[in-house]
Amino acid sequence: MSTGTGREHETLRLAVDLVVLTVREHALQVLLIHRGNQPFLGQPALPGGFLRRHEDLAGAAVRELGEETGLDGSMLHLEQFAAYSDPGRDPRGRVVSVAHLAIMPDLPLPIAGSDARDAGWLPVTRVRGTLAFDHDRILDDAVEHARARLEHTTLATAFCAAEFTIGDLRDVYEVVWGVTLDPRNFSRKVMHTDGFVEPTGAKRIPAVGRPAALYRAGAAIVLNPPILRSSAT
Amino acid sequence: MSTGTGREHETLRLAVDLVVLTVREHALQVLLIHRGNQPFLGQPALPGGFLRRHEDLAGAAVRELGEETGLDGSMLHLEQFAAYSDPGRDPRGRVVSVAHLAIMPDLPLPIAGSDARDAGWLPVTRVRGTLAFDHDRILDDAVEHARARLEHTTLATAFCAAEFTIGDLRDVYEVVWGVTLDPRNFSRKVMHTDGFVEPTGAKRIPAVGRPAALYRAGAAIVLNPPILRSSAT
DNA sequence: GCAAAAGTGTTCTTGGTACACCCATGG
DNA sequence: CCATGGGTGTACCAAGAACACTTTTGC
Repeated sequence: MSTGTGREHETLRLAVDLVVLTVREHALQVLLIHRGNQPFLGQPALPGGFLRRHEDLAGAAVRELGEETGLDGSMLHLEQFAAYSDPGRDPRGRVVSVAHLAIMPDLPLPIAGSDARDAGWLPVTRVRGTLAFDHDRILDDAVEHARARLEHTTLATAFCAAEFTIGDLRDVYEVVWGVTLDPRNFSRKVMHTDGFVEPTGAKRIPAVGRPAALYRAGAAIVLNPPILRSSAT
Repeated sequence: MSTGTGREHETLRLAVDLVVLTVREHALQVLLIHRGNQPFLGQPALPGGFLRRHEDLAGAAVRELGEETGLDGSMLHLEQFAAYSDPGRDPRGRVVSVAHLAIMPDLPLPIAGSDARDAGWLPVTRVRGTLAFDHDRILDDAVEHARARLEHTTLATAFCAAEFTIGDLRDVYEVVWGVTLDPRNFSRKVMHTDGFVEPTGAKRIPAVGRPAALYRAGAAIVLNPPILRSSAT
């Protein structure tokens, strides 16, 4: 961190890109905008934008999410997972982007800001190969990152509403991993992991079937023991 | 990635910082330089520097490593693990840094370049709290990242020379995790994991004791099954 | 009572741990 | 033949997988 060479780097701009994931209609879906400018006019792209002078990366991510989609980013799970720095990745000039993974429960999109009109959810399996810039690659990396995180952290609760059933949580694992899990063994695994979920005492009565106990996210962040993907049936 | 606001971001500079780790003298050691300029003059710091116009992050990391320490970065394991963007992290102005973890075998430092004179290895346990900028935090994050990587990837082989014994590999785990492992169970775990190591056929004759078979790194990158830290005695 | 989903108990299997034991070398 | 570290066999134990079975509701 000593030898900067003046004009060598002044034209570089730093961006954040957001991969906002949720589970909707039993599918893993990603929040995309449609580009209103060249390049890639009209193509779907990840929300994102440039870092401002007094902002850190997380701040920029939350701000851009609000501006482009109308979502309140202060409540969602947000973590950076990679930086993309290929000099040719943006035809407008040199842009390095720090990509962030954001996880949300399935909430209606508040069609608020002007930019937000073109924001919407799409299943990740349907958008592969269609995104602007290098966003296909970023999306792939994000999904793999999320899959790995489910094994070792309580990230799955970030996909759920404030109160959820063990079945809801299992759906998250099944949809994100693309597997089916044994409901009975999954139940026990979750409830025997300290701090993963805590009971609220309430129950949810479904249209048909036995009511399920409701839980909220526990205090734990890392799962010990982990819930490994090889546990799949 | 749409709303840049002109002068809002022109003064931002993008840096790479390197946390180069090795196992030396049965301790986890980090490669540090001594700063030759203000701020933090004379204090130890991580090697690093600013991204240039036609360079990607990995390229900048390798170049800076060569300039500041004389090491050939083309051979070592290199991966980015976090970006640091606190607006106040560098007193000289706005600098966002993408931190990289680099892993090397225990090789002599080629005291080559002019800047390299002050580069040297220090045990990570001895430098906590002494580094310039936010490099203490970056070092902590890097070490934790490396510890986690040992569980799930073949990163440990990057700490070893081209040919190594199972005992060498076990030393890496013991030193990085700060535990002791059962040599016999460790042996089996490594050799039953496809692609972790492959035998060279040669043996290393120690000063005393039975000769150990030599291995080189295998083709695998992810460990299946993982070698979990809870496996410690 | 029947369908559907939640949740429990139990067996089987697998992978980890501990450790007795044998192997190969130099002194 | 002893010290030292490399490596195998095996008994034990805990966690996961598979699955029969019970519970709780709406219709």
